[in-house]
Amino acid sequence: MNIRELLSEKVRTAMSAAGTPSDCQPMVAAAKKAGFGDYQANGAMGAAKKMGTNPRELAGKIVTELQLDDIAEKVEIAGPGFINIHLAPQWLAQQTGSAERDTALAIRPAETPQTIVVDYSSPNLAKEMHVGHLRSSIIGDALVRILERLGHTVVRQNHVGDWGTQFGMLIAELEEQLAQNESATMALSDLEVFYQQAKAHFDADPAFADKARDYVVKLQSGDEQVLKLWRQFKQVSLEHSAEIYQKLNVSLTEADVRGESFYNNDLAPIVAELQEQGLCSEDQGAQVVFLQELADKEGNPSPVIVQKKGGGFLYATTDLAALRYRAVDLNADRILYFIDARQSLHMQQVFTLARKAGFVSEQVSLEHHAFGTMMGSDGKPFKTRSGGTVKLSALLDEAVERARAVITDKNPELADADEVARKVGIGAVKYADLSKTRTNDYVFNWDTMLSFEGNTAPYLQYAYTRVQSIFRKAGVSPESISADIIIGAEQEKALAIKLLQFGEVLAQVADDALPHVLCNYLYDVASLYMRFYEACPILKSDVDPATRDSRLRLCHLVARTLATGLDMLGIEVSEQM
RNA sequence: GCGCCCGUAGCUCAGCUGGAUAGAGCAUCCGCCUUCUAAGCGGAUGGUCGCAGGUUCGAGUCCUGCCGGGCGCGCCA
Repeated sequence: MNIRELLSEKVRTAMSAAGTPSDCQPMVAAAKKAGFGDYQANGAMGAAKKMGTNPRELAGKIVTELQLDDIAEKVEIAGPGFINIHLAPQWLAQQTGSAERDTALAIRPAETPQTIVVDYSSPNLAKEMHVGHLRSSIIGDALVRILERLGHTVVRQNHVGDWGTQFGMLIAELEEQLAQNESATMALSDLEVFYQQAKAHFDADPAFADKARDYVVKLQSGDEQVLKLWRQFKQVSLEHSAEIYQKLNVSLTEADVRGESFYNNDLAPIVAELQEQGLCSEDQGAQVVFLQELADKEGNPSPVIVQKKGGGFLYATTDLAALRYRAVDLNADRILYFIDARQSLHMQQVFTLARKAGFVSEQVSLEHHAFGTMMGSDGKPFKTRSGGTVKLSALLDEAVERARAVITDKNPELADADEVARKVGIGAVKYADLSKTRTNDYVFNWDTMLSFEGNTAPYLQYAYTRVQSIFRKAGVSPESISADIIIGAEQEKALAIKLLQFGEVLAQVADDALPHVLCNYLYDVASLYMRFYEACPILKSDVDPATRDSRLRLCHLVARTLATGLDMLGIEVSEQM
């Protein structure tokens, strides 16, 4: 069900019949304001301009041709030529009724299912995950869930940092600690501490530093002994990540890991191909591509180094290899990157070069969905009081603790308080991030996200429990109700229309990769439900059975919409809180 | 210097392909619980949409310039 598309088709047909040029759009959108109907078509004004006729008269013609049958109860022309459509309650009742019975909530799957590769999270395995990885992980995961729900084949790619010079030092340190009868898991129980130990060791002991450098070379030349240590390190670090993902309810697993090392054997061939195609040339000893496509005003091309003067490769090379793997081997139609906005130029270079070199065909959509920095309340990048990076694990623990405190305060009798606190705390952190426009920097604030008021996860979770509470009280299962839905009160109508927009919202979120649009939608659903809840009694003794059953079915659709929507954001609900 | 992003109510933020009187939440103030969870609902206050031009029936939205903030710009990733 997609009201907007349905009406667009109807209006488009009417416009053709009224003689508008074929390139004129019906411009159908949900009404901006109460009093302007439920949906409005603004295409008449643009069309009239092209035709050189009076917009109001044209709107009148379109309306005469418009055949909405039982969809609308009233269509009126307002202002310079707005066509306001008032949907018919009976039609809404019928539509919500079938949505409520539909296991897919009347969400139509994508017309052409695609293979979509999503690159997200991608932490550096040398260190513990910190708040810098939060946004990529949760925004990427939300999109992955949404795209899958719409019927696309989604391939998750966790491009972890598991290669590079720092690993020589880390492996050398690991070897020494293993020699002292430490197990790898033990030695690496705190990656942050381990990294500092290795660094201190490196700085203080020249012999160790030499060994570290030697290990980098051995690692790159495939020395089995060193590789074994590297694998051990990588394994323990991945287990740390897996723990975080589980805590965060992020759907990445070890099967989704394609780290930098995965592309090692592709790097030299990539550079060779660029050379063969005459795309790169030697400059100050390095292999450099100059992209005229990204030149500045003066015509200076944008340089991309694909191989250092010592022969080593850089992340641009690795990203090119990954891009080719995703386009060719994974056969992607779309490749999405959820990476910090600071990488914008780099991503643009890599995309441009990959196409130019023919690693990725024109049909494949390459999308860098950038996001801003997470800021503290002081407006500066989020740090600990002492100025260090905040470990993700600690942040999530604090979220759960804070949620636990609020729950204990509000509802001391609650069973499963620990479980609820976990869902609320984690949900609050994720939602606070997801609900803001991705591209902007975002201010992290415990009080706002856990205030349980306004556009927050707890408000939505609470709305869900309120619905569930009704069913507990009523003692009926939603599936057993057979009565028709009746749309009478204005609160019922507003709620019904909103519920029917779920599909169109999801389609937009999938196209633009903007999860905050889904958040705003769910908040609207919850708000409209709260109003409905206040205005429309359900289980009160003076409510007749038909009305009661109708409202119960609406409640059920609300609950499923909220639960499904939140699930797509990676946020869990509870039956009580 | 060049490039990208941002500037909307006291605060945090929406505002979709240009559309009607720019919307929420928080905070402040006023109402509403013997009746389905008041973690709620209703109402009020609060705006030169950074500034100045331009495009047009119409600009928060598009174009240009400026001011202010963030980030990036050949051998880290």
